[in-house]
Amino acid sequence: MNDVARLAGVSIKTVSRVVNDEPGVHPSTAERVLAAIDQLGFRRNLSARNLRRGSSTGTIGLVLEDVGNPFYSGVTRAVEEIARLRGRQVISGSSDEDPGRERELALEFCSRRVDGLLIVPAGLQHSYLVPEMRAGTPVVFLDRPAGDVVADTVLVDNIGGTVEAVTHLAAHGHRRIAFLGDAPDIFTANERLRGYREGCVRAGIGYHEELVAMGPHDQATVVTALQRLQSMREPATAIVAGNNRITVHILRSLAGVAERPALVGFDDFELADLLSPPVTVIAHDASALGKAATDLLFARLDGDNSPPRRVVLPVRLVPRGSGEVHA
Amino acid sequence: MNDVARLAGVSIKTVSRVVNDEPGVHPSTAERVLAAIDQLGFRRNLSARNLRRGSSTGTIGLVLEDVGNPFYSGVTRAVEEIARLRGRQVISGSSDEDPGRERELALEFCSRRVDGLLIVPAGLQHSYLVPEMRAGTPVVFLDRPAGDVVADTVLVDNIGGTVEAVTHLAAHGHRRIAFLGDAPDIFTANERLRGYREGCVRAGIGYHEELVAMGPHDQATVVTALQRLQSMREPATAIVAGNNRITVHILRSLAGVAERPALVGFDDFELADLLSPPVTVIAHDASALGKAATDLLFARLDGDNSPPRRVVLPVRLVPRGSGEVHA
DNA sequence: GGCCACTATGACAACGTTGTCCCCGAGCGG
DNA sequence: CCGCTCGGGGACAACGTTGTCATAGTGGCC
Repeated sequence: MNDVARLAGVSIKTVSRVVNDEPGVHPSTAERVLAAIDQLGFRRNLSARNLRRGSSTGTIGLVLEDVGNPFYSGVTRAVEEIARLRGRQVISGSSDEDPGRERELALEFCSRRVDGLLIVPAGLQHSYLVPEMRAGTPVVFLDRPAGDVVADTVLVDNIGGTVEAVTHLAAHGHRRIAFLGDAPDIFTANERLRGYREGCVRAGIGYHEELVAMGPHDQATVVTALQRLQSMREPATAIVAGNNRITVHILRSLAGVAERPALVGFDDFELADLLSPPVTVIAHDASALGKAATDLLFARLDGDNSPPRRVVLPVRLVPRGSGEVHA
Repeated sequence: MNDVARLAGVSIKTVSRVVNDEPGVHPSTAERVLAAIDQLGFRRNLSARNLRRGSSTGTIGLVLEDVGNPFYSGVTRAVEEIARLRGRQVISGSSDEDPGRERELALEFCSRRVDGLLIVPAGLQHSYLVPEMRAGTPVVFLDRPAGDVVADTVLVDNIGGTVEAVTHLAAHGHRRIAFLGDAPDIFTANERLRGYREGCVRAGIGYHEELVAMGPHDQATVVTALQRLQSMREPATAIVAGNNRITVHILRSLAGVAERPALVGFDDFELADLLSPPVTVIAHDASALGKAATDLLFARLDGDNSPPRRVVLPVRLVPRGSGEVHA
């Protein structure tokens, strides 16, 4: 800006005025300044501007588990969309389910003075955010609740969803329904397990621990679990899968198998309808989740300081065939 | 920092020294400062720091077409990974194939003084980046080349891939091979069309314009195109799909159809192997693309100022069944 | 002609840091 | 006792902006 001012033969304040479309600059002066800007390829330094103005940095921090996972990339897309409408940029990072990494990312974003934080919690301790929140940075947790702070949270109806999955399978005659879930220290995994259990009880088929295999799961552990479930005295005839990745592992394990157990997966995924049989899922909308959380964040930025809210988004069972097969 | 200094009864410079682990602070003083930092929940303002030091902002800008697309979210993940190893944060945005939006995002990132830019070009004009590049911001284009500037570029072998697809289909006896591609003003779509044409010529089956349907495509236009291709005097017996979305549209259109044309899709996608028949694809690695581009960017940041490079990543045909069927 | 209103512009401080330079006092050798 | 060194710490400027205030010139009106 200094260089521009020198080249145009004006003070830097005048350049600032031109750059900010402030009134009170003579057209001919403005033209000279614009020419200088063009010639030098000047671009205003936003950091300096925000520093001086003490105003928003125009950024939102997004900490999620893995952008590579279609579910989270859907969330990211929705967040970006809303942020864009509100003139913000999104800085994001993947925690890979590591609480330390989550914390590192969140605090890094705070150091960058993001206007707000959206966090898919990896851990259960979030008191490290208390100073930031007290300092006025709104934080919204999504997909999972915070561990030890009270804050806005947007969840999906994990329990309702798995209850519905089990109910659906039981209605089609299944009595031996298994559950393959993620590591039980992950909130959603645990909730879904609870829903599974409640569904079993409600359906009158009882809860049998032997039918449960919690993760973390990869292709190999899923194969092992399926073998175990099928070699029992009373084999499982149906499976509820705890998330999209586990569903895919199961599908891959069952490829080419003639007698397939019925299957209902938590999380919808692309092409589920084109498999044979098409996969019945508990669907919930990644972009709805992202949108709800971002809307909530912006409400806070707009001055809403009502008590923290907990929003639970509905899920719905999409019957496609795999949950209706008989073993 | 001012507050911390006051509370600890020292000057702000001493606080700065403590925060930066600089030597020359008495342990007992440091302790007092740390206590004050803790009590106030102080967090150093990175913008101010970077402004003062005139150093890197520790950020990388990433402009892509749509984070929601699994291909690009794979790219994003890879970029994030490398950036993390080099201590950078990623700011990203989706252009939705709109050149204006691409430009807006890129320039916004420049205003934020990103250390470097990774761009999946939406348009063909990138001279707007010349001042930035001249000012020292390295820019790497990925997936598609820049329109009118010379810059580092990482591409995949679009032509080789479609040549191989056509060759593969022809080797299985197909003579009427169609091509459904994206809008021809998109570089990759055009290149793939060229590869298709060359493949046809090489296979000795000739290039017939009637067998080509360029986009933009959605489910409806794909259905129409397929109807046209199949109601010809000599119907198409095989199809090459120009990208993952078109492949999915085709699969959805063909669902339940008994006599399916053979199909080879450009871009691999999850579950392609589990469909029936499994989908033969031209595979290339999103994360390899992201990694190559980011590595190149960091090489520039490390001072490499050799002439701009163009890297072309190989693709490979993954035969799975759908490209081998006979009509 | 004197005064006022108004336009166009500039000087300067400040945002939150950090780099440079300087100062004070203690310890030590001569 | 003097001078020197060295450890600890502070004052101040500067990064690139913008907000506040001041100022010079210009034209109009009584």
